[in-house]
Amino acid sequence: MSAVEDRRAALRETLIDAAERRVEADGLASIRARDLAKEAGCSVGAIYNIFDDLDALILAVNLRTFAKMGTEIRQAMAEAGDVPPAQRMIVMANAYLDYASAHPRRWRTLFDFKMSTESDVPEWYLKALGELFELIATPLRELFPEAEPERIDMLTRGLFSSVHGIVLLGVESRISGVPRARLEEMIAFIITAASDATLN
Amino acid sequence: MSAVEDRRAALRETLIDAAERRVEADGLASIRARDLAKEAGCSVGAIYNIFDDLDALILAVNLRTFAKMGTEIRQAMAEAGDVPPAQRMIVMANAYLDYASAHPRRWRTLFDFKMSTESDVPEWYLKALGELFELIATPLRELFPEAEPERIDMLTRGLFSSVHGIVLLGVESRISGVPRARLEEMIAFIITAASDATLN
DNA sequence: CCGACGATATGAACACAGTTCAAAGGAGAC
DNA sequence: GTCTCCTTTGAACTGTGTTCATATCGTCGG
Repeated sequence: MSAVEDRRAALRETLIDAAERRVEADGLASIRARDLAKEAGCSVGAIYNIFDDLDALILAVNLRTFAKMGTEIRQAMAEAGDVPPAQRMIVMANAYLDYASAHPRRWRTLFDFKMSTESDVPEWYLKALGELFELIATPLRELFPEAEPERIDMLTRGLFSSVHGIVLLGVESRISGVPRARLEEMIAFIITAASDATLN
Repeated sequence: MSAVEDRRAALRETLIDAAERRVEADGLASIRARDLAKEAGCSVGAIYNIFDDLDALILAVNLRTFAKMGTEIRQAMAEAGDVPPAQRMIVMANAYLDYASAHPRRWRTLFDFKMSTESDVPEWYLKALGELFELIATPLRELFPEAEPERIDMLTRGLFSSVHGIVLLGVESRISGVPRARLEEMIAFIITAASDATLN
């Protein structure tokens, strides 16, 4: 733990903080090496001493976003207390919607970010997504105790994707004006419909 | 219809053709003014005589994509013949999935394109989306003849968003390996569940 | 304390985008 | 033929991310 490492670790945090603020305020496009360096009080080159490139920095911001979103979702579920599985999924989905509409630019950045070479999706990204999926799989297993794991996985991804799609539509087109209540209705409808379905 | 106008119209087509080929082959990022000019056999400046900026050109490509996708979806529905409404929606959704997986980069470009100033979403964009929605609303009205228009609208957007989300997940993560059959299963499940649901 | 050397940080310079605009080119009128 | 006005051109400008020769710093032997 040399002084050098400390300094670098501190700068690393400072840079992520600055990038986070910028993403929150103005979105991914406002991340510029020179501005970031100025805001963090370092040289442009310093950024590249710490991160391979700006994408790596954005990935770091996204990691934080994932963590915060996960925390909020878990908290919402905890607050909801002991409710039936379908209801629990609705609470989760609404928490997801809440996060996305409270931090639209941050949330967009999660997905805007181009997985440049499609092969090298960082494994922590998949891990974070996996944890999110597990939150959905649990109530699904309660709802469909007979279903084999593959089936549960399919349902999990399908429901996540569906809710994600609805949130996407909602966040994109704040202007096109789908009111918040409608989005919650859609979510509740889809989840309820899925929960009430009989597996073939 | 002067010679100038003819020339410009021809170049316009040539440019959109070139951009289309590039999007199809390498995605949005491969649209570069200089390359495009070379491919179309014109100067860089000429592009700006015809389009306000490259975004306008990409929008023109997207318009074509919308049209082609619409055609394929309608065709799939025509081929399916006279089937019950839920089945019709499944055919439609699968045609959507087909298009997206056959032309992933083109399809991505539809959504990657940043509506720069979020207010000025071109009205034809909304119109094209509206037509797509109408295709969904029709079977929904058959399924739920009692539902008021607002309700139908909500269901339409919700289902479209859900299917879109599933397709998005599928196309994004060709690598993460959700097999095609699974995606079709998810789609069928969601649509069937929604169709069988009772509106509160 | 000094000096020297390897590690580290710096920011000017580079590569490469989109976009502009002064200048060249060309079509038509007389 | 030449004058005028519109069109077209591509070098130049702006603004990115990224690099790398150079300067600076920290450490340690003398």
